[in-house]
Amino acid sequence: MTASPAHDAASDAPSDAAGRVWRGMRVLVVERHDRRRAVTEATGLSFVRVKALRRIAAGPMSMRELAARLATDKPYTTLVVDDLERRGLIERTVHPTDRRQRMLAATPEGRRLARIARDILDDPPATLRDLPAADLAVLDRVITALVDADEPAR
Amino acid sequence: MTASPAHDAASDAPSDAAGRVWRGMRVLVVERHDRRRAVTEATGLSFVRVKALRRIAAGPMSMRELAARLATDKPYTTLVVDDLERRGLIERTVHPTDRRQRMLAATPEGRRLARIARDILDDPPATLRDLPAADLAVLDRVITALVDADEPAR
DNA sequence: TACAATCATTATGGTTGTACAACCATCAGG
DNA sequence: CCTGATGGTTGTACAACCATAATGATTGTA
Repeated sequence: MTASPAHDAASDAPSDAAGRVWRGMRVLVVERHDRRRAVTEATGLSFVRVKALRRIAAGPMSMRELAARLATDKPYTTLVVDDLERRGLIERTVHPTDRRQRMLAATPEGRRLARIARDILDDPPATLRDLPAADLAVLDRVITALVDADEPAR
Repeated sequence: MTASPAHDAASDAPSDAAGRVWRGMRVLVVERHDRRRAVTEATGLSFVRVKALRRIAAGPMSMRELAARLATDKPYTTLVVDDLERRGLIERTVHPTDRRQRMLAATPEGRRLARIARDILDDPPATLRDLPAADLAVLDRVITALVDADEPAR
């Protein structure tokens, strides 16, 4: 799996900047600004359903692909998709060339809810927005590079 | 709640660096490097239990305080703590001066598991560790400031 | 055409997370 | 001592999550 974290932080380095940065990012994202509750309230959907909907709204895909992206198994994906379809947020159509596959696509209403979720999740904290322009520029460059660097396993 | 995210990103600014940074951080933390599965497998505990255990291992506290930190209600906290105690990972003792309160403290084995979880969660991705020292230094300074800035509601 | 492989669904069951109401024990103040 | 407030627990109920096994439909291929 990951590198070699088996040793105590104290013995790691005189000053482990990477560790501090990572811990800080995690604290900000998953502790201070966990918006899951807000999103489920705003959309009336459980959070996995929101994740599924956002994936589908980002572009049509098959059940198989959605299951992979949600890191769940097929049967549970079927369950989630059933619910989204029942609510009129997505549509299932058969794949044009392979009739085993179902292509999933968001309806206008589905896209609307996905947008609501996105607005809540992607809204940067005020403290971040208020950063000096120079700092923000560096963050922008470095984080963007990071995201590009460790590609989604594809 | 949060600020005013009601408008479309397009109408927001010619170049919304803060938004890009925040999205990037979220992608890294909750999509590319979500270690929850790894942690539950390594510890044999569900993720809330791990969160509870880590809180307690960080320093003794009452049920009330733990419930607040986990953002759950008292009854569920009791359930979680019961389980951790049954597994010998924590101990309940009565508060020295207020016998209504139970003070929660981690056992050596509990601290061991908490350490395992921490090592997995706090291990920075290789791409971050491999950043140029100058970039890393800036990130370190800015992120640390950010964490200090938007204080935990206390 | 038969056969293995793939995509999805159905059926089923278990665990986990969450909320609410009612309760007991203890404390602090009059 | 009462009495109200606080800290925890019990009991109950339900929704959400996730896995496993079995089935049906379709594909491509030997």
